[in-house]
Amino acid sequence: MSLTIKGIEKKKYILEKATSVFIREGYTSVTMKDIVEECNISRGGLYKYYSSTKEIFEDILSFGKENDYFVFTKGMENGENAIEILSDFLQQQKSELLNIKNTIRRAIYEFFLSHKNNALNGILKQNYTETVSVISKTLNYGISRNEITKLASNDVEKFANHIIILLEGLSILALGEQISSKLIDEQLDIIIKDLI
Amino acid sequence: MSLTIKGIEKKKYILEKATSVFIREGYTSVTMKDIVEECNISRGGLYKYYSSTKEIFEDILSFGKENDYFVFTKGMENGENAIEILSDFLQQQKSELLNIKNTIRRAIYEFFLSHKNNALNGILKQNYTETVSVISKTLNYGISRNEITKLASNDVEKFANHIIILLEGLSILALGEQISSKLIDEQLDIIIKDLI
Amino acid sequence: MSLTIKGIEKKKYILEKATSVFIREGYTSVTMKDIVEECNISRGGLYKYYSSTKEIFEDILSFGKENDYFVFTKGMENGENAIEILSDFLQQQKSELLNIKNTIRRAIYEFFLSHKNNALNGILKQNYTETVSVISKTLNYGISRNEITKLASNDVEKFANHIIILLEGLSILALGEQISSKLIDEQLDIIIKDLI
Amino acid sequence: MSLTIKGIEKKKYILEKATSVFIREGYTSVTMKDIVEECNISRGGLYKYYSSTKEIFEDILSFGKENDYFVFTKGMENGENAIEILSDFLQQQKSELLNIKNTIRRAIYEFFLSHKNNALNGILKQNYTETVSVISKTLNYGISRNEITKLASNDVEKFANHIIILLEGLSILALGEQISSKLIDEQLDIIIKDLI
DNA sequence: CATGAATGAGAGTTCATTCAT
DNA sequence: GATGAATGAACTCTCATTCAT
Repeated sequence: MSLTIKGIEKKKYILEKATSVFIREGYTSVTMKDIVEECNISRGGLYKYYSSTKEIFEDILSFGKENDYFVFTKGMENGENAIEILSDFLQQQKSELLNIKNTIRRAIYEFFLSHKNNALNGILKQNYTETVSVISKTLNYGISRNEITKLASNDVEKFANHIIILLEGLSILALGEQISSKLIDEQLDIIIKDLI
Repeated sequence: MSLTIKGIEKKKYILEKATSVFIREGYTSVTMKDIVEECNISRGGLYKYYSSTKEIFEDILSFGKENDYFVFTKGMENGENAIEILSDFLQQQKSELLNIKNTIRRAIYEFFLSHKNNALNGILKQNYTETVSVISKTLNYGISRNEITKLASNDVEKFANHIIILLEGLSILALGEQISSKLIDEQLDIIIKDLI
Repeated sequence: MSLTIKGIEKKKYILEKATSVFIREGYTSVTMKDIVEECNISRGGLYKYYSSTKEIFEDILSFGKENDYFVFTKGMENGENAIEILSDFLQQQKSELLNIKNTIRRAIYEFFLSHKNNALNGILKQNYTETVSVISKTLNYGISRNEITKLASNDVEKFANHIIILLEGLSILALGEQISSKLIDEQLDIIIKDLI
Repeated sequence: MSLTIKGIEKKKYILEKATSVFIREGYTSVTMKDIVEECNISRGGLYKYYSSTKEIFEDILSFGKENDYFVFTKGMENGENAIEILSDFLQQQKSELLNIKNTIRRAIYEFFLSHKNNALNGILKQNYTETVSVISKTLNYGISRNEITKLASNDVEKFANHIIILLEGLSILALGEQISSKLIDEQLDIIIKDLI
């Protein structure tokens, strides 16, 4: 099925509406009916474009890869201090953690857990790899500028992983409402202190 | 409903069978029918004991609080080296991570994500708090014995949290099959190197 | 849910079919399945319009308030004899009593008895009040025309109640197959003889 | 199955408990489970004696034929005034009507309506016939003593029926909470005034 | 293309009834 | 006899999915 321009716009519209459903309800409990109702279109109308919530969700994920890396690339281009760049990134992550209820994060975890052999794993893995890569670059950038002193070149990738894994853990805590601004700060501090 | 001894054993039996279903299928997709079939009992028979998968799962969780802390308490009682105690604990966690497909872990995350205002949160939070507490004790124990040198007394609890949050993050990775023995080793190493 | 014209007709169709089920089976023993089968539609199809037999029955009742009072109003407009008007009404009631097996009457009683605090009580009470009112009017009409001689103006409403209560009692007897044409005639006679 | 004395007492016990369930819940919605629970016996234990609520209810009805006629027989034996005897009976009926919520009356109507071809019809019909008979006797007694003046001997049975049918109608009203002490008095008055 | 009525599969739940202990 | 666990039939209800208009 190749889509007309109108069709593409309708898809976008559906994804937008569906996103707000997923944010509100998570992934598993959402039905096609829920999305039909949120979109105010007909059942048949929705099925024209998507035939399951899974399909919709995968589309949301693949479109949703907005650039979180801007802070890094821009920072390095502008010759900013590496620690500052990282701190900015971590602050951005902190904001997200504190606001996690209003993001699609919970739905993503649900999706990811409920599909063992999932195609999306691809998307998430790729996302993970890219993040490791850009953090690694920034760490190397910091090392080369002598702003990061406590990290050996050999350990850069391990540490990039470390950062992301910690953030992943913090997300889980945040989703369980077991998190405070203070706790986040403390944990991010430990990261920074391992660098300088 | 107060149960006879036989009733209690039947409940145990149901929980056992249900556990294997949850390990195999996760949480959300499991139906009462699935459990009935695994148990080889009648629909009504199951409903005598449990009236939803949620109830069953909560019972599994509350019974399942096995003592993971033995390694700590035993180690400290025996006057072992703190770093060794922690390493043992982390090795134990590593085994679990590598074997995560055969544990109820995935189901727990699904459960936890799909019940926003859940009673179980209690169980998980308590579990979390206890783990922080026992790790903190061990860290203090190590500091007092000069086996842990790079950690200030003030930072003990933060670091205990750090360890658990990292393990949480590793679990998520493990569930996404994005983890290798090597990656785990590297991450646990970072933890240990922050101590000595 | 606002219905299309087609939807309204379908509702009518369902009510018709359901009515015949209720006439045949009474109220309490009727299931949604019974109605689905009578209608020759799918389960889901029925649930689109009604979600319980109670709802269906209430709709039947509220639609079913046909005008039994025509005999009175028409009679008075035409200046007929009051006793004749009443006799006509009572004959009409007699016919219904003798044919009660083929009416929804039994189901109504069942419904009414099985819902202690029911909304429908409203419908039945209103119906009762209206009937008292129209009979009272007719009695007054008869008194004013000197056709009814043995009833004081003060007692008009009491006697209107009397008539209806007697008819109610006759219905119960009729439902128990304890009634004959003769018995009805005798009882209605007693009513008439109290008037002239 | 012939019962031991113990068995007979157990049956009585079950009937007592079941009666209170039927008073509370009506007939149709009562399950064997309800009765088992009220009796605090085992399911099997109940089935030993009764195999359906219908059976239990029929037994309650046949045992329950207490003598409502005492007021008549005693009155006539004592040579009391016929009108007074009738008034006493009607007052007794009035009390029952006002207290109908705490009687098994509602359940009886439900039972009677839900079993088209019922064996119990026998019981109810017999009850009806007996009541007609005893009221007729009293009316005749009153006529012979010149206490009842407005009733021809020929009409005695018709009028006895009239009384019972009216009371039946009042019961229905009472079950619908559409009845007041005043309304009952007015209706019973009409009866009495037809006699003197 | 869009609509929404219609379908039917399948999950949940309750009880009458049986039967081993 | 008494018990209550176990069974399974029957019902309710919800959606994914289709299809005539």
